[in-house]
Amino acid sequence: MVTATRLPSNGVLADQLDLLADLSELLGDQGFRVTAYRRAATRIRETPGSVAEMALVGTAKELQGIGKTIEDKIVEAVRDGEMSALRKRREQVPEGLVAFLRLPGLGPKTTARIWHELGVTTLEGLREAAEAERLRTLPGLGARSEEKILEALRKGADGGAPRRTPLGVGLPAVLEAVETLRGHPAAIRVSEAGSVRRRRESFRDLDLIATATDPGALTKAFVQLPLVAEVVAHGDSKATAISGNGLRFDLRVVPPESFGNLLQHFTGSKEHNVALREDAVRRGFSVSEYGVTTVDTGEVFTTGDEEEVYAHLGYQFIPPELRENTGELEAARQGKLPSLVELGDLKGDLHAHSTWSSDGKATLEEMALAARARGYRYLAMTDHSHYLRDGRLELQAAAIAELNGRLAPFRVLHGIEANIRADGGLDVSDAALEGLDWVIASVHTSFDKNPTERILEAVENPHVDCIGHLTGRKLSRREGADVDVERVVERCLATRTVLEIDSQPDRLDLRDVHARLAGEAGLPVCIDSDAHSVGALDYVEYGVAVARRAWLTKEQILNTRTWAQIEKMRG
DNA sequence: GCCGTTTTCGGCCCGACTGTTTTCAGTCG
Repeated sequence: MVTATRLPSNGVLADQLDLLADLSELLGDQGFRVTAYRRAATRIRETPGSVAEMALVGTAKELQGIGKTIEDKIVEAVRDGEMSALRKRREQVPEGLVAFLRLPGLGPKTTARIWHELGVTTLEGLREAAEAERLRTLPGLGARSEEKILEALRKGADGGAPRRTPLGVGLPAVLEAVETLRGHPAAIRVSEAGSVRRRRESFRDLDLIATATDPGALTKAFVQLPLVAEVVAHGDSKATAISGNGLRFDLRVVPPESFGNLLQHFTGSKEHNVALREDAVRRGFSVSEYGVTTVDTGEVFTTGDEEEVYAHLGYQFIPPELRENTGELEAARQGKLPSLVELGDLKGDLHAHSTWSSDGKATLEEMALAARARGYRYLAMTDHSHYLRDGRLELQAAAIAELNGRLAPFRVLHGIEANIRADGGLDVSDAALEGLDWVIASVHTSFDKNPTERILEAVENPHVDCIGHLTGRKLSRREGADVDVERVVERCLATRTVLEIDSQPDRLDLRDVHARLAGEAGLPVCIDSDAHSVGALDYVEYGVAVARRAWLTKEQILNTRTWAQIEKMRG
């Protein structure tokens, strides 16, 4: 039996297919085959379980975009480390050429011509050819093209392409901008769009879309927002601005009669829109940002309401969070979309810290009062185990009991966040854990040291109720541990242990695809703030976004229940 | 190379922009 850890990861498989696509394109392969490789790569990246494992048992081809041929290629990659088609094409294409494709404006056609007709195969050679004005000898390339290539080379490959920023950095700013613009007298409708509307965990820029009685007045108000530090472009219907903290905002003002079509288009994702349009073509429609055309009659349907775009095409309304072409179109066609969990469904929070942890900013009482003010019925105080030794755990228990005496019926649960040590053991004794209401076990160190085995050991501990921030990732700072999520979910189900979506903006861990995997397996998930201060209780907004992107309903979220219901579930 | 509420063959999203061109190919999102 081959163990899962030896198989190529989904990322490795996807990278191979993307490279295969690049090389095939440079060799002039048929475009649709190239598209198929890229689609398969995207699909594999977004699949939570091991696609290599699926290919070995012949179920990878059940994934949308993967057929028999690509499944065979994946099996080859498992067996030989690399797909044979990839090896073959590597031999035919000079290694340096793929880097050309990363330069803005240079695509496969132009690159192939530079290669074949000028014999240029490295970035350095490309720079020399541009400086010697040899590129302009090719038909279709001129002086301006040489300039652009030189400029791109100076910036370096991918130069100037903004890096992805975590959702938590941009969402408050974009929502504030939306609110402010909505209050402007010229505004009719204003919405965020793009990946931030889908609540993707990170973004490149922040899109806003609006209708107005006076578009010029609204774009002017936009570039004068207090958060704007630099105006990149400013016209009547479009403006781009950079905020003080470097975020890029794009506003488009569009005609009211097609606001719905445009909002749908600019919300994306690209993959969702492409699939939607392909499906529409099969049904005799042509969809663009300007309207839905019935091909037979030429009749164009435009609408101010996005819901009507979906209705016109025969779909249930698809919440933005689901628009990633991962099954939402089929489900919406059949009217089987899940009713997604909402912020207001949460009845409590099962992961929070107080001043009993040295990094906590608020007292137990301050945290409890803030939770109660949010409308919660309970709050689990789960301070770090490290600070609760030498009798302090008992002292904290007494403090919580006293608090509960005053705050009832609100309930402060006495919990702990125990550390999963490098050897897999917990840093708290079973005896100490036994008296607690809620035990979270989390990995905080040695992320690369057998993370799956250590987590599984914690899962098997009968006192552990929840595994905290499963992979330990920090967005844009640290990759998460390479945890075998399927195995963890399987053992969690068997031991009635739950997984949390840690809502800290730089964690969001479980991430969306992992949370979806858990949900599909039937494992309850909790949405926790992991708050270290009163204000951080609000972070659950991000956790709810992750849960929605994971297709999770209220029923699948543990803390949409009362504490009594949770205790009953745990048996 | 994938896929099917017209199809197992013959299709495969749509439009804007750019640079080079007198009508378009390539690239991008």
